[in-house]
Amino acid sequence: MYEKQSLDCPQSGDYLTMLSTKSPYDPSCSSGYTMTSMPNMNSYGTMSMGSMAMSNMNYSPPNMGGMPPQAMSSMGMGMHAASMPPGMNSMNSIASVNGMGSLPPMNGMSSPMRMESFNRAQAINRARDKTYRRSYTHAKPPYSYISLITMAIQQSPNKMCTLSEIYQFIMDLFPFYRQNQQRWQNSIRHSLSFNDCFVKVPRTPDRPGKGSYWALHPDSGNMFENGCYLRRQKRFKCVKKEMMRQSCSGDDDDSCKSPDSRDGCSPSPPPPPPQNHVPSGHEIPETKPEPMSNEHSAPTPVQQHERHDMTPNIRHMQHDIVSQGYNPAGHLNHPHSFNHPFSINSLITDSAKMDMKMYEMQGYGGYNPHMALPPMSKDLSHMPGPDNNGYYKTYAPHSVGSL
DNA sequence: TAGTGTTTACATTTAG
DNA sequence: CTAAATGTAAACACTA
Repeated sequence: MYEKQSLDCPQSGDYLTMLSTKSPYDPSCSSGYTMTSMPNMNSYGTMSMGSMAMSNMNYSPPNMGGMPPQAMSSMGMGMHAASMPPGMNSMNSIASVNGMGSLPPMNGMSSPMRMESFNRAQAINRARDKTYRRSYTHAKPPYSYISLITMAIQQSPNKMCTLSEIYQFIMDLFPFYRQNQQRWQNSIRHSLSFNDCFVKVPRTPDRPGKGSYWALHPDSGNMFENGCYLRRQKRFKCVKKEMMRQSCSGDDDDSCKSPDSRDGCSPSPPPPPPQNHVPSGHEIPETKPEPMSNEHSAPTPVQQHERHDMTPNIRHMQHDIVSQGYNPAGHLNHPHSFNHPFSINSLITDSAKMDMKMYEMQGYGGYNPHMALPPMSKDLSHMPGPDNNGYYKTYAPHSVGSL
């Protein structure tokens, strides 16, 4: 029993207002919206704008209402709303720049101090938002569930989340998902199970609780290298598992139930030859992917003591995730996850940087979307952008400009 | 018992 | 147009 229309076709606004094409999700909803018809640009569409601004103009006016469409496009507003530009890599920037009324629970957001500034920022944003963006905050984000899950995982210090943390992250970030929870949460669970790019990391006895942790498969780094966070060009598949699935269809063989979750897995390109065995389906032994230069994260129990109970294979798995999946700087090492501005690699890298910056910014007493970035945030030249390398214009034809 | 995880089926949307 | 990716629903099993 769901009110289908209200979920599928939010009348209040649309993220894809800058698109001249159909909404990838709800064409019936978005096709009528154009840049010019929008009273302001405070839909989620500003996400791209805001973050691009952050990475290229050092300033991102949250209210683009007065800005003529031409100006927008000249600034890169032709970009697909679903394409997360480098600055966008910070989940913070999504929430705050767009004034969605809340900031995501970054890095666990567990300390009282953090919560305090979080709430303060929330309150400030809410008050500010009232005036001009109310009607656009509850539109469906243009991100696929896979993207949302990826975001949630990436924003966590340990690069893994429980299911409920993923739920919470999404709801904090996108008000749209505060409703019809049963529906989309089912989809989230389905996505987690169905997609090989997500791996289950069992809890350790010292971290009891319900459900496992979910992490990104180390080789899934280039899932979105086409720049389109809305839809991957190719699903990340563990071919070994795929083969298992095929060969085991209608087969009760136990070996079929323990596919390798790491080896033999590959995104689009052909996979490397299988190497090791690993417990089960999605499951990998709990590991501690190197947190990305993140001083906020306290060492976990897993970090604190060696896991001597691991089999060599399991150890290899953990080594894979930690040192192969992520380099010491916390960046994906995957050969495909080069520094494309829209790659997951970028997402991870810059997200971490931005996380920290945003926290520092919140030290001002809450993030003010109207203020210029603080000095330390201004040097974003390391972030790729249209002005830096022309990426947006020449790359990711599926996501940028061409849509 | 509620939350979590898996799986199947089918619809919709998009890329090639 | 087709295949693939994605979204949704639902049934079922498992577990804290």
